Amino acid sequence: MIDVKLLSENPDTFRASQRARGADESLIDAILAADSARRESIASFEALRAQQNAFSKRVGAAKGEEKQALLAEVKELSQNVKAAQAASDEAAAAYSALQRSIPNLIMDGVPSGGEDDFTVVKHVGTPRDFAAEGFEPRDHLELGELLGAIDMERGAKVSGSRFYFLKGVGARLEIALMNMALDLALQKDFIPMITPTLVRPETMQGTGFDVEHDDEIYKLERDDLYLVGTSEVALAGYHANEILDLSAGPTRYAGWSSCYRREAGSAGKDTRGIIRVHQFNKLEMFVYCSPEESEAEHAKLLALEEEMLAKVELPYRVIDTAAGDLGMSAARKFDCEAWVPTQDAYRELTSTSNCTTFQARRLNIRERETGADGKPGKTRSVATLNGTLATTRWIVAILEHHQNADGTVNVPVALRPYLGGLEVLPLL
RNA sequence: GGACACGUGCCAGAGCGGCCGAAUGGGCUUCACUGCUAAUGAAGUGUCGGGGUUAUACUCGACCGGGGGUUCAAAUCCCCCCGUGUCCGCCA
Repeated sequence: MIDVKLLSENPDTFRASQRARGADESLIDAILAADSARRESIASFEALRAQQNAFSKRVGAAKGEEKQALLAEVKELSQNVKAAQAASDEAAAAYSALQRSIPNLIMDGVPSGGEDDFTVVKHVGTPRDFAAEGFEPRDHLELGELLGAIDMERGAKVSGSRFYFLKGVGARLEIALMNMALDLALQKDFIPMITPTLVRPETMQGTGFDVEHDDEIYKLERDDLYLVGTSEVALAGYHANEILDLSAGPTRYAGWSSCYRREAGSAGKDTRGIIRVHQFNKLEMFVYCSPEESEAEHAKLLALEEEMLAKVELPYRVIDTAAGDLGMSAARKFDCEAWVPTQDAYRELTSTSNCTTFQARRLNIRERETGADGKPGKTRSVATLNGTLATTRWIVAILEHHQNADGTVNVPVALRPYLGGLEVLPLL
């Protein structure tokens, strides 16, 4: 959630942010009003409570008739306190609901608008010219079947549409990819984690997902648990309600988990192959750091993603996502999109978000400031960031981009050690 | 799935319905003492929110796993939930 103190000091900045996102600007004035209503009701409740506390002390000390008299007097006061408390609770709830409904303040430079209004930061590498090479590229599913790597039909038989089996070199390729990503993360001092994939509603909500309305999320009704769409959720919840010591620098995790998405709104889109599926694996980076460090960390996460893309030798572009496409928690988001030959399009392989203090506020994750005297000072919210290091979807781009005319696929050099030295994925 | 027990501050651990934001011990910080370390002595040591201040100070309220309830008054009594432990059952 957003920092209302900051908002009350710079309401216009927040209005502009809302506008850029295509979100409701009137929420800004609504929350300012709710805040002052809340303060007022708290003040009157606490004044009454203080009176009651003073009375209670006297009741405890008194005896006999005096006590009876005091009791009679304080009884009415007690009713007033209850009413004032109820009013104050209500005002606080209204305020909190508003606070939770306002998305993160976007950063300077984030383009305004929706999904298509991103700006391209750069292009790296060149898409292969298959026409010049003299053959028509096969799509990843056709290749996957030729290699015995992907089995969609049986996926559907066992689990339904958008489920699949990775088999043989397909399974090995995914494990290789994940391991290569993990090694890169380890090299950069990320702490490896294998995370829960079922989480409680609080964890889901804390991370910025709306469990009530988001129909991307799988819910286990019977157990009141949710399947995560990314290990970001578990990694954000990991330090909930804690005060971290970040004095030695950011804490960085690399979470490996399966991810689950309902893809409810995407009927008919990407129905072929494993581009858009209900379940996939992902190696996710997650960072806790001080707010001042967040932009530099964001750049580092992006650089690591690019390092991975370089390792698998894919041409890609980096985009700065537009405000309306950021999601609730992010203040800025960069996606790396790889060239997918048979789609003649760039498709998202990684996504890294700077959530500044937004998630941390919801999850109550703080750090201890160092005072001017060098002693421990006050607490404040930390910043959180996340970014993709590898996912199942990478297989799509790797197969298609590195394919040969006969349907075999060259293994990127950096990936070979993870496939036992295999240089070419052979036909089945 | 069933039964019982437990959940208190950085840790351990006491706590009678009012005198409990909470004993005691340890840790940590500061000071004193000591040639250094150790030992010893003294003081301090939570979070959130309201008011107040340029900022402190100060002041008020809340917090003893979470949420409700009883009561003038709840760490203390009652209910629900969550977690932990032990035993039984069941399953991999």
